[in-house]
Amino acid sequence: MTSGTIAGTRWLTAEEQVRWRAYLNASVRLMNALGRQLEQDSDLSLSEYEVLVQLSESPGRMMRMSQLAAEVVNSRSRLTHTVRRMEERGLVERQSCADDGRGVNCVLTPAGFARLEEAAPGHVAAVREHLVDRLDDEQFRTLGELMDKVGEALRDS
Amino acid sequence: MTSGTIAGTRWLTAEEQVRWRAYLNASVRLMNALGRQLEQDSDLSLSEYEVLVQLSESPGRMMRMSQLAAEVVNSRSRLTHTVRRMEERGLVERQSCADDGRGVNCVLTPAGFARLEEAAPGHVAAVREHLVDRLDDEQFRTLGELMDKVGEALRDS
DNA sequence: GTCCTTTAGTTGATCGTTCAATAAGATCAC
DNA sequence: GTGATCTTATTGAACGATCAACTAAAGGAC
Repeated sequence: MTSGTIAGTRWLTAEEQVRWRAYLNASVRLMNALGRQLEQDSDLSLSEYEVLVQLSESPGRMMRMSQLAAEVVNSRSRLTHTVRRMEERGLVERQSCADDGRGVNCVLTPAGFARLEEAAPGHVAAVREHLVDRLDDEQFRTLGELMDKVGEALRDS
Repeated sequence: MTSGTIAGTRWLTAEEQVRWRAYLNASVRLMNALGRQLEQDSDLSLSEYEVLVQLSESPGRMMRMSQLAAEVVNSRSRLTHTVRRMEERGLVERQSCADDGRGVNCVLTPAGFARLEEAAPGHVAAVREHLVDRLDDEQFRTLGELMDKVGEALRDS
C-alpha cells in the first residue's frame, strides 16, 4: 500500500518500507537456511533443536511443559505435539510432576542428549556462516541489542 | 551446547549466544504478532498479504508465478498452493502467459485489491507498534542495514 | 468444605507447508 | 530439426502447526 490510499493511517515512508522489507526478507531466508541445514544433517526441526537445547541446559535436564513452551516460544498445544513426536523417537520422556498434579516434566534422554551433541556443530556453523560471521563483532552486538528491545515489547504475547 | 564438548567447532561465545537468542526470540515473537493481527483482523496470513502487496505494486497488477515466489520468498510449490486458495476466495486469478507457454500470470482482482486496502492500515499499525516505533529512526535504519547484509549473503538459497 | 476461577496439559480436526514426482514448454548443441 | 537438458508450474501425500474443546488439578472467596 502506498501513502494516501486511506486517511488516518501513519503509512511507512519509502525508506521505512525498504528497511522493513530488508528485515522481513533476510529473517525469512535465515530461518529457512538454518531449518534446512538441521533437517538435512540431523533430521531435526529448529523447534525440536531448541527443545533439546533448553532441556540440556536445565537442572536435571528436565523442564515443565509450560516453561519449556515459553522458552522456545511455542503454544502449549504445539509443544505437546512436538514433544509427543520426540518421545516416539526416544529423544525425550515425560513424567508427571511430583509437586503439581497437573504438571508434566519433559526429560531429555541420553539418546536425546547424544543427538544434540551430533547436531550442534553443524547448526552452530550455520548460524556463524549465515549470521554471526556476516557482521563484525560490534554490528552483531548492535543487532542483538536492537532485537532485544523489540523482543522486550513483545514479552507476553 | 557449551564450548569444549566436541573438538573442532567454533562455538558461540557466551555473549554471542545471548545475542543470537535475543534475535531468535524477538524475530519469532514479531512474526507471531504480525501474523495473528492479520489473521484476526483481515483473515489473511502474512504470506497471503505479501502476495497481495507484490501484485498491487507490479505493472498490470500481475506477476509471473516464479517471480512472485521469489519476491515473497516462497517455494514454487508453496506459492502454487497459496495462490490456488486465494483464487478460490476470489482474491487473485491465474491466466496463462502469452509469450511463454509454461508461464502463468497471477493477477490481482479488484476484490483482492480491496481486501489489501482493508488490511493494510491494521498491518502497518502493527508493524509500527511492534517494530518501527520500538526503535528511533537511526536504530531502525541500522537494523535494516544489518539485516540487508545478512540477506545479501542468502540471496540465492 | 463448596463453588468459582485459573492454570496445566492434551486431543482431534482442520489447515498450511514440504517434498518428491510429474508434465510440458523453452533452450541449446550439433 | 532432433535429442538432451533446463525451467516453469502443478499435484498429492505426508507431515507440522493452529484452533477450539476438553479434562483435571490448584487456588481463592466466603
